[in-house]
Amino acid sequence: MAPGEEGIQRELSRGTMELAVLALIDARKRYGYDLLTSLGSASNGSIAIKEGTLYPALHRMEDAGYITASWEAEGRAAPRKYYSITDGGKARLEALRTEWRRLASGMERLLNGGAES
Amino acid sequence: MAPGEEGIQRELSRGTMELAVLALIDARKRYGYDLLTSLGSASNGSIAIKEGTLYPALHRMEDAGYITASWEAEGRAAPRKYYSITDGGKARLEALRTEWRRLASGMERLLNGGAES
DNA sequence: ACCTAGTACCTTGTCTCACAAGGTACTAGG
DNA sequence: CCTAGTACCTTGTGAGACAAGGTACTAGGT
Repeated sequence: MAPGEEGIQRELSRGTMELAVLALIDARKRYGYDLLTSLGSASNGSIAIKEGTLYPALHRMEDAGYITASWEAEGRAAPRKYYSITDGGKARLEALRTEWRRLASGMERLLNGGAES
Repeated sequence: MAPGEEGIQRELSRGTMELAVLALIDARKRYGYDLLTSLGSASNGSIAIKEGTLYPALHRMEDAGYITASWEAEGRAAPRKYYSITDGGKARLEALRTEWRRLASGMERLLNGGAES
């Protein structure tokens, strides 16, 4: 990446992580590593989260009561920590989704020169 | 605001500020206080920036060479500090705009259950 | 038997930044 | 004269994104 522009992806996707994660977990329970790879592909590569960002974020959301965790073992592999959405998480998801759509339409309006007032 | 939800607006609009500001300054030169009020109305209230956030951000963008400042006095009022976009700023704006559209379409896909893969 | 790559979880330290809260100075209106 | 509005700014605090590291297991290659 060209110097001085490394931050584009980073800055823009800030704040969208919680919404994206909740949306994915809402569809079905997920484990951390799954989210890590799913986020990239499901969002067309536009949301790329690093491990050191995701795991603490999941713990924060768990503390906030938006998701719950449970260890589950399949076969002989090491158990995975699955996260499921709670009722509080569903409410949070709805609020974030609404706020996102408002922001997206607002930004689009602004980018199309809606600044004349 | 309900406790535990104060952060919605704050987190989502993170990273969108630079794009919004550049887009507004691209249309015509602006001064800080103008941006402060214009951002809210031009974006349907979805992008609300505080003074303590905007002024340092403008200085950062100036240091990065995206905008230039000049004091201009009209009448007897105190002079205003007008910001204009530079060539570097136009390039940055284009990059951010493209990245934003990619993020927006990626998020929309994800919110519409595009997570099945 | 060894080594590497992949899966899967985690933490610590650093640095950036959004905001609250304060400050300055001028103008206009009551 | 006092308040509200315009217009610029700073410092301090706290949150959080990421780099870099760690642990532990499995599977495949040589």
